[in-house]
Amino acid sequence: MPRVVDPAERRREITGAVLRVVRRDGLENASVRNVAREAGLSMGSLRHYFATQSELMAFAFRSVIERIDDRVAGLAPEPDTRERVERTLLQLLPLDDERRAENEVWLAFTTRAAYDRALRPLRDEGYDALRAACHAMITDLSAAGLAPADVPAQAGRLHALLDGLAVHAAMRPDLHTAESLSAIIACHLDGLAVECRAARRRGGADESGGEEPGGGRGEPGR
Amino acid sequence: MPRVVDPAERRREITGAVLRVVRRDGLENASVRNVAREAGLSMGSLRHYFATQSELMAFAFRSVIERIDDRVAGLAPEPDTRERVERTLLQLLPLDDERRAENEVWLAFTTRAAYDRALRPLRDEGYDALRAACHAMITDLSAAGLAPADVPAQAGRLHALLDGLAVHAAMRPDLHTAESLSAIIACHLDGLAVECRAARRRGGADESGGEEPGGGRGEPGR
DNA sequence: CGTTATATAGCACGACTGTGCTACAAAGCA
DNA sequence: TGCTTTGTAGCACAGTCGTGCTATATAACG
Repeated sequence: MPRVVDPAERRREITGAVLRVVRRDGLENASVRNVAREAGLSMGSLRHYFATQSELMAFAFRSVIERIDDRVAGLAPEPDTRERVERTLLQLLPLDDERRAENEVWLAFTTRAAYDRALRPLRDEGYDALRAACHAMITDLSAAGLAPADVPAQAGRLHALLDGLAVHAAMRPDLHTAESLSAIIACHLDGLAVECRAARRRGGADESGGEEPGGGRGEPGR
Repeated sequence: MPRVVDPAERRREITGAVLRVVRRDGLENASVRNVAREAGLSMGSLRHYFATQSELMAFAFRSVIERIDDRVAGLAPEPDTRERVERTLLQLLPLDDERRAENEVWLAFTTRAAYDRALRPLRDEGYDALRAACHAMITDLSAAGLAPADVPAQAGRLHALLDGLAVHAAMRPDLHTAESLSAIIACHLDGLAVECRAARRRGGADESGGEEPGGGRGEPGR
């Protein structure tokens, strides 16, 4: 038939339909039929692009992960460590409608991956990527004297905080505004800086150098 | 027929079957038929106790919430603030198999509540209860000089950390042992205490009294 | 032109779903 | 004793599901 649009473009359209259905009706209602209807395609046509349902779902899940990756990678360079980390973290939080949608879909897929083996590698990939990002951010902060030196533990803490905020934002979008989410992130970063300074003052066994040794701005624990 | 067992007991048995199926096959496979088979009952018999599926699910969800409440309420009294809070938090984390099961089921129900209105009041109830518990714990810590005075923000932070850890434990039970989860909780509590001491030292505007004014034990940020 | 690959459409099958309904056995009560 | 309530069982209906399959129309290529 008419190669009127690029097949990859069609796949992206279909993926968009998947995400809309998942958001509106839940993952369990994202049947091949419902997705085809949402995309304005026949069932047979959809199955031309995705032979099976799990293929369709895996592709949609991957596209969400990639979109998040792209957004973080696309951040403007920022020399100030604290500012760079904070912006990165905010980019990972569901602060606007687009990210809220991604976040809900991520949660749905993540939950299903608990018993759907086909989704598990993807889920683990996303988890590992975020874990690594948290590790890198804590490393940077620690080097700048803005976080304690026990990097793995602090990375785990930050990672859990991040995903917890994401879950809460999905559960109660009314209670979790962009402002309240950002405030908690800022509070956590302030807290890490204070912990680090305190550790250096007393033990002094903290080997962290210091690009801005005295200077997390803002009141600690605001 | 034979009133051989208490009807309430039967309902609890059926609830147990629901939880087993949800854990093993996911919430979307917890059909009336599957639950009946798991419970060793006929479909019609099950429907004698739960007229509709959503009634069954709501009951099962509620039972999970109540079990968590009971466990926290059943904690032995503990005069030391820090110890008491830490024990409470550990009680809320999926550290053993029973709590892991509850946690997975909680996650499944919570996710479904995003588009299933019947589950939403229950989900909100659970959320609010945990939120209130976090608020109370931070209040206690703050009064004891073991947490900063900005209670609402710190409560939100702790709440998110808690749910984030729960999600992570459900996603990657292998990576999140009871030890690693406990360590992160301890790390967070240590951090809060350090933040509080630092705030009092510099600003001094911290009105917190002090049941053990100098004394969070353990190294900060272990 | 004809041939082939691509894209769209839609039907059919078997499986599974929730629930309405009837049938029947046993217990409680008259 | 008989009658009513309660518990158990299972069938039937209408609906949805994923997917195998065929049919057809257009674009690309010979």
